[in-house]
Amino acid sequence: MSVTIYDVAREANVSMATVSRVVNGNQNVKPATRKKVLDCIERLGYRPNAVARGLASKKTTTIGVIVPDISKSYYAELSRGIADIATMYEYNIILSNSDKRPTREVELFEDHLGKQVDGVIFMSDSLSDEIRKEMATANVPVVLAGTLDAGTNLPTVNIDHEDAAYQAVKKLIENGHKRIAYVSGPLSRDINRLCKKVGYEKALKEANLPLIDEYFIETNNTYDDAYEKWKLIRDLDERPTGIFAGNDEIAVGIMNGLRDDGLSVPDDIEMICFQHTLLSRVVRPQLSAVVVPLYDLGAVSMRLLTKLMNGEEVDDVSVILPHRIEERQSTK
Amino acid sequence: MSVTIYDVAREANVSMATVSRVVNGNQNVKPATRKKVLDCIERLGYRPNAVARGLASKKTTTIGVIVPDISKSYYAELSRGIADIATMYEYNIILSNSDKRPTREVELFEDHLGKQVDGVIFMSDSLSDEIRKEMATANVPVVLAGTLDAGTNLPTVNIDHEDAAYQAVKKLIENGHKRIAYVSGPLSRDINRLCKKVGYEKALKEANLPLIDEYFIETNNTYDDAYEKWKLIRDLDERPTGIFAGNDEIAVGIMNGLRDDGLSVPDDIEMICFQHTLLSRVVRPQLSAVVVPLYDLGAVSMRLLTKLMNGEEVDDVSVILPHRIEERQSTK
DNA sequence: CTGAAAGCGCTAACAA
DNA sequence: TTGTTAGCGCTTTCAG
Repeated sequence: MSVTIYDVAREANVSMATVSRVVNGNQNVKPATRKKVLDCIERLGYRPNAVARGLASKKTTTIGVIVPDISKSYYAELSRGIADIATMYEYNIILSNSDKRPTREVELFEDHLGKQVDGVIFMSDSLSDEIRKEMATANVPVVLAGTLDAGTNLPTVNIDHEDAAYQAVKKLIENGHKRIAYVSGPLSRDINRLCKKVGYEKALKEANLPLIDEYFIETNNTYDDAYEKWKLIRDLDERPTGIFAGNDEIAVGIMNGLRDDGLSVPDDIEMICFQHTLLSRVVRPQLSAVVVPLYDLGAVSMRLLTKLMNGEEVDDVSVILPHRIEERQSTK
Repeated sequence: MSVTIYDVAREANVSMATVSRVVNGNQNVKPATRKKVLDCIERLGYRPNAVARGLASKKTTTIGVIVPDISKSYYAELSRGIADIATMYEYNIILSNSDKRPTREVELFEDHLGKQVDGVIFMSDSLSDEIRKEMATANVPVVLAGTLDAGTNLPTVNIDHEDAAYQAVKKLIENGHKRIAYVSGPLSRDINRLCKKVGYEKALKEANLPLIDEYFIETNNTYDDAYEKWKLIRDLDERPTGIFAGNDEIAVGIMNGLRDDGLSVPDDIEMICFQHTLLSRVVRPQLSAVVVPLYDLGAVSMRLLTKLMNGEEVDDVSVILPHRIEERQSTK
């Protein structure tokens, strides 16, 4: 079949142990021997079998990444950050989509463990008790990326979503708005319920503005749903004059609805949102937004995971990345 | 350490072969024995080691996916199609980004082979001789997804880009346009150079319209570049009245440039493009476009790969998926 | 600096 | 229906 370490050993007149040493860069090999072995490797086209290596060494240099849906640019961007750092540390990635279904998440997690991954990066809206238990009993490190750990004390990389939301809404308040709506993603996502919404409310309270139920709109995070939900706002007796949107796809849905009703941004209504995609910059008017460093979220998660996998001491397993607000055309 | 097939065998008072049989659903096991074994597996929390299994069986139920950049929604969507079918057939995916760099592509390909993947799905702009050679000598099947195989005869899944471009341009011609520009992605991408451009030219020729050099604009596929390149069109003595764009991101760049110069779509200029993302539907005016079935491209590629991996007879290894044009607001 | 040998956890003949 | 026994290709002591 294909050439093994044994073939190389025979060809080079050394033991397989020696071949193994040169392949693994072990220094205890006489240069002349090394060269001879290297030549044979080249000549025979030997390529180490990572599966055999994994079995013998109990390390696969592969990590698992469990993501809700890679086709969403939010996760795609984050995954790219993970992948680049993984490459840097010579890890491969097994990538699986969970669609946020708890049973599927558990299945995938166990599946990845079965494949003997050296670590896992996990993303989801919310952690079920089952997946928590899995993670707690797993024999490899797990890092949550852009995923709230409301409960246990798992390694996590995130931004301060509450503060970001607070700052965004505050911006609207500073611009003189008294009636500010929040068009949110699903509250089933911990970050929406426990962070962004709280930040929104905090900003209003601080400015002595009332919390109005009708000004809180939940969407399923899609453009189409947001476009429809705009009508709820439009039909209000006292329409808000500022809108804070959970992300840019929602914001564009709202903005298009609004425009199709003859209103304009920012003249009639000012908007600000979280930026997850290119959309914010590409639509007109361009959206003022909290820029979420998705790539970095992924990259830092992976970096953290490498430390954990190496058994390095990590001072703080919960890292918060900075965010910033970029003002564009949807606010004045 | 963790529990092995051997522990289960001992606990259940059977041989490891029997445990292996029940784990693998082999029917040659007495129901009573099966139950006993299953109980022990449950009780001990046994989880088969896929690495050991892979070494023994020479199958890893893992495939490699090499993609230029997963953060691009084009590839993310395609990958999701691959992933869903992979899940259906119980394969895992090792996903790597090549950034289209030929040396990197070769490295990744070899790396994946080293990990003993059972097959590879490959995406790129163009196939270098080196990667062709790798693929030809690989001992596992390879499928090209959305990637032109200009040369060899590798299994491929694609749409007919030439026809799609032809139809799109024809639409513009039918709407009465005589001066039609094509804003393309990089010509280093085979599909752009060998298919779309050819389709564009064919439509013009057929209508006896001249091929004008200035009406062909190459971009690097980004919004920003397209936005800049608009100026080239704007400054033409005889400005085109119809624009065919290589994808929606390019189209939006052009359209924003155009609008910032006080022109309007479709009144001053009609546009049509290839749709790769949500963008086409979300911008105003919505873009008329060739809808590219990215998800299906991925799904069908994976399905084809499963057949190849199973050694099934495949009548045609080059499959062409249908496309359709969706007319929206950027054409009349 | 090099080699021999014992696994890693499982599959797959082959026997029984 | 079940058990025995070779490996799969490599890493890793342990000797020398």
